[in-house]
Amino acid sequence: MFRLRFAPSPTGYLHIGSARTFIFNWLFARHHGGTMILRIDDTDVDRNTQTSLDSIFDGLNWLDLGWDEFYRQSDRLDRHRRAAQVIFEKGLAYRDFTPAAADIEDKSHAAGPWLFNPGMRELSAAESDRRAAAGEPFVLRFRVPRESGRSVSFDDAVYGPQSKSTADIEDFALLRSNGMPTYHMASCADDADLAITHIIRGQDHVSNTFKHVLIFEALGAAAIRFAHLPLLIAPDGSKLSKRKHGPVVSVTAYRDGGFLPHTYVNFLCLLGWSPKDDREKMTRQELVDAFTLDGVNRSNAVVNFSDQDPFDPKAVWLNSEYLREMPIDALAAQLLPFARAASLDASPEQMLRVAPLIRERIKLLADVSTVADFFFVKELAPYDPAELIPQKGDAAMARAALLRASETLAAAEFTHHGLEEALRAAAGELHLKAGQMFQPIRVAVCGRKNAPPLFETLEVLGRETTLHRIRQALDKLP
RNA sequence: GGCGCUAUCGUCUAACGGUUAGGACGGAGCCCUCUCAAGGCUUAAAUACGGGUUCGAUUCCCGUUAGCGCUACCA
Repeated sequence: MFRLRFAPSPTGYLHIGSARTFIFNWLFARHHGGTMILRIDDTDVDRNTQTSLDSIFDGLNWLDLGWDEFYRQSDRLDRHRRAAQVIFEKGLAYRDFTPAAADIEDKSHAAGPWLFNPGMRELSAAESDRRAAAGEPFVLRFRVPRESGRSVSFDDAVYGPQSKSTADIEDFALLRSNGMPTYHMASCADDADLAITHIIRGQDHVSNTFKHVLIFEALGAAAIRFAHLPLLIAPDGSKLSKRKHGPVVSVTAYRDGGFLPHTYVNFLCLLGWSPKDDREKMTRQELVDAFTLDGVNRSNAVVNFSDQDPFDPKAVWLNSEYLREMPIDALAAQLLPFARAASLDASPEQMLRVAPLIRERIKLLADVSTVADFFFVKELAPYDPAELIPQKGDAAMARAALLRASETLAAAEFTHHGLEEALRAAAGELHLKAGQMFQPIRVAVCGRKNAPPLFETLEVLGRETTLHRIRQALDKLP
């Protein structure tokens, strides 16, 4: 039985790359009928915040994939310390009494790599015990077996065989001087304890993995399979950061921008993975069925956003595809909060009638505010009266069309068929082309040239509003 | 600096060593049409560079270049 985990640390918002890591873990677990575990890696007490914990849950809940088991590392600190103690007792770790402030200088910009602090590895057990007993603070470091000249290796499910000489691995910390476990210690102790079988995480962890293999060995843990994922990067090749690239790097920005959760999941799957058969738009079940680690790519993928377009065009396209196949009542329900957020006074009943008219004209749920606003406002925003003038026409033509429309619409049956018949006949009598007749009416009732088809629009708007707006338009005309 | 990873259209990607290097998004054009969309059709656009290996390299090897990651008592 496979056991997967996603282990974010609550030190920031839920990043788009983390979301993809979660999704790939989830997909892999579901594909194999395994267990998905959510573990909050909150060992860095100074940097943890409730806000970021909330952001993680907000994001994950929105994705709507769920998980099977939940843990928090802060509840398991004693286990981590016990594991560190086991390693220490085996002689595979040692106390380093070097003050924290000192190493910063030594390590940065050094000619070669920093491997360990001088004099600490070879401290005798008696001396080490004496200083510890005297209350001198220390860091517990892993004693990387460098003397044997061996190397550490593992077989990555994505990148293939990986190996690193122990001569290039520093004596990393297991326990901080305040007694708190480090990420390496806590993560490995929990992975072993929770019987994780596969660790799927970002490629930025490959060099950590050598250290982790060492810890698992020291712990006598069962073998764990590793799979590293290519990173998600910005169009300029740099890594995605909120400071540099804005809110688009966080999952909630997509939610707030009006993406459907599944769009986001589907889109993220396409970054760094492919089913190899040209399919792109896939249902959740299709993704579960198709997902394999073999399909994971090795090179970093660009999330293609820009200042003009905060969202990747492919994600936007996918969203419009999913929007278009949604049942109207579901779509209307999703649209409602976005309309209200834009302070449009929309009732569920109205939205139900408007939704079919805008379904093929919106790409994001939030577009409702710019595409359907005129259905919900009492008074139209001011518009340029020149818009009322049809192609190859003049103000007089617009006036004639609107005047005639008023008369016609006062009597016409307000159904698609009735409206079309009446207005086309009116156009014929005025010797106007259909477009020349319809444009002034469209602008009069919508306040702009580009809008949903006229008859359906009038039908939803109703006779009263339609006539009122046409009267207003006539007043605007010179 | 050290260690490691990566390199196919603008972007995401496909291609047992043999293809006119395929698909998608986005772009351009045409058609449809009451506007806008949607839809249909067409089109431009890529194997980073240099060496090998091979009858034959996008594919395998080496080098160069570029990008990225790691190099904490962060995760």
